[in-house]
Amino acid sequence: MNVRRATIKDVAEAAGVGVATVSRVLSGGSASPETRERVLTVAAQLDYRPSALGRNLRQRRSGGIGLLVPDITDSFYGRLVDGVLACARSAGEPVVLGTTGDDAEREAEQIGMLLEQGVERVVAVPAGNGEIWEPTLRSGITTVFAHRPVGGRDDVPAVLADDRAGVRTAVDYLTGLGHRRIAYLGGPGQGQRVTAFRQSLGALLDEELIVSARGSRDSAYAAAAGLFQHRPDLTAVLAGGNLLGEAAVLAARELDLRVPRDLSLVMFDDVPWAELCAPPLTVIAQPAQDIGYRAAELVLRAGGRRPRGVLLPTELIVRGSCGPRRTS
Amino acid sequence: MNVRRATIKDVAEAAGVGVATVSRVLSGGSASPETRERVLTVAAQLDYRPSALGRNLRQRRSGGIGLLVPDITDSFYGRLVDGVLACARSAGEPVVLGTTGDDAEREAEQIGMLLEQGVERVVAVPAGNGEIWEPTLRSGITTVFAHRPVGGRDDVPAVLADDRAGVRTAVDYLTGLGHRRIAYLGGPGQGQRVTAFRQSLGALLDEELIVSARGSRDSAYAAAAGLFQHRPDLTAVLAGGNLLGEAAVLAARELDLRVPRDLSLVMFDDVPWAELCAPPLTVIAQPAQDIGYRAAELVLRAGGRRPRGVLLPTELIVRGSCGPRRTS
DNA sequence: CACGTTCATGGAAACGATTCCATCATGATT
DNA sequence: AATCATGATGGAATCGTTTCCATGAACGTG
Repeated sequence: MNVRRATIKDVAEAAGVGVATVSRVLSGGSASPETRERVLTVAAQLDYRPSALGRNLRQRRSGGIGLLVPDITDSFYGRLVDGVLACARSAGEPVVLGTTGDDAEREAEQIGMLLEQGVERVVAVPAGNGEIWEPTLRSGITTVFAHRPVGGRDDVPAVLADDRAGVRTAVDYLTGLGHRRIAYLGGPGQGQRVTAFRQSLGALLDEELIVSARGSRDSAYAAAAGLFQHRPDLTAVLAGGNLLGEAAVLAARELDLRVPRDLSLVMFDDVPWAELCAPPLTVIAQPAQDIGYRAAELVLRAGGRRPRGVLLPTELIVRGSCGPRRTS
Repeated sequence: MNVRRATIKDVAEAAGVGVATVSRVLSGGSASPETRERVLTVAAQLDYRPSALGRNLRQRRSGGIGLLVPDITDSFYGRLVDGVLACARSAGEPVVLGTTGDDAEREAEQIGMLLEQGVERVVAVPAGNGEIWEPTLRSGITTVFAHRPVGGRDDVPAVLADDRAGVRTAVDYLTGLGHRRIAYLGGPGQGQRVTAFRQSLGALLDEELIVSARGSRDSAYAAAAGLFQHRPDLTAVLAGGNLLGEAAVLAARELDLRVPRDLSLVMFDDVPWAELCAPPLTVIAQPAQDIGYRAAELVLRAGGRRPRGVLLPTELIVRGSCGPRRTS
């Protein structure tokens, strides 16, 4: 029933060579043409596949790449993960996935597990701050941040969407429609966006219109409903993610705010259902999959050299959730 | 910069005992109380964490669990993966994720990689058929199928939603509304559902109204649009997944079919946006996360014993996408 | 012809854990 | 008092690979 896999020793014996030679042939070292051919033939016959276990132990690292995202249920992270998987697959590397729930403690726990596994390359959407990442980074793990930077760690490469430009575009679009009271409905780790929001609004800024939810759907809904009830004078909302956007639509509907007549809505992240929504949602599209792919690329190609980060463009896609300010 | 982690040998020396004792203490073997305490103290001081690399090699297996899904971008699989991760986390096991794109060849490739990694436990949403899984299963890998069974492999436990009941409920609901020409818009690997669909419809069955798409969005849209154009006489559709449902809504909209006036729509899988859609979609909810969690549980608790599969209930959630048959 | 260089090759030592087995002390039983 | 069972303990083997190093052959050059 349980057949033992062939080991390098089996191949060596069958080919009449030493194990060292087999290893060299298989990893592209020098060997005479005839030896090489014989080894390859035998290896194919025995259906030999080198065990990652032995290799990993010897080189004290597991080839795989670790991937940490807040919530795999969120479509954005789903696409990001997909990008990482695509790149890893083309490199033949396994991916170990963990979720952090945007919780620093849980993140640390996951990192601990990855370390235990000997994972030396990590792509992460960071939840914790610079101090929390400090020990990880100095433990020799090659890290690339995706989607968010970690404050104060400019030495770690990050693959980001151009949030600043995205926010500015959205805000300009809304102000262009005549809106003056514009709210930002944010999630965890969106410091960049909030800053950009403040700058873009300039004199129109109203700190009370900047609210922040935790990662969950419930929290997002509570934040949106609270905002709308507390400040019925606002006429436009920028939702910082598809969960927040979903919550905004739901809360608006619940409070009988019609979109876009009573409330204009722009959502960060283009998701398939944005088009199905009534009305279809105007969004700032982010290349989630690319972010993942590029991050994986960076973490794999990092040959000692410290690569610079990457900034990917966003795009405002106008659909039907924004209208001119109601002048009633 | 790059600090070497403490090994079991370091702990042994620092505690003045042999490595065997350290290993025993840490894995719950017998040891005298004072020795135990000393070892634990020293281990804590050195921040020792056993390397999974060494352990894996010794026991010729990597503890982790392999997870194979068709498409991590699909919300259903996202939730399923989340369930597996939740269970794995509580067991302290890492999860290696791979996507198959519902392609048997790619699935085989991924399995090969898992095998190479020494993964001995796999949760999979299978793409290939019984023959393809044959070598994997006999190679000693503990496998649990999720979401779909593999035809002819009743010996492998599977965690499934009760598709049969779900289909029957939906069909009964639609026929109860007066519909007679009901189509099934299916995806890959939905043999069970199609069979149930045929049985539930009985005399109303029209084979031409059963169409099948491949996994992609494009393919789903093409199938839906083709179906609606080819058979304008149909009055209701059962979409076998959220991608298919999305495609059906889009295609209906494109062809100016109003839901539910011209076309009633029931979708498999309850997704957050089903409520946001216009009209809100009537769905058959599946416990995606539970499926993942239970599957992971089975694959972890499988102590030689071959556990039976699990069938989880579905639920028809009536929203606004179904109406009485138009009698114009 | 002697010598040095280059190359293919195999033996053996890691890597870090688990686990078999032998050893030794202790206490109980005859 | 002699023997035996029990339990704690450490040495050493083992897992499968990579890689260092020594060996020996082949070859070109002085």
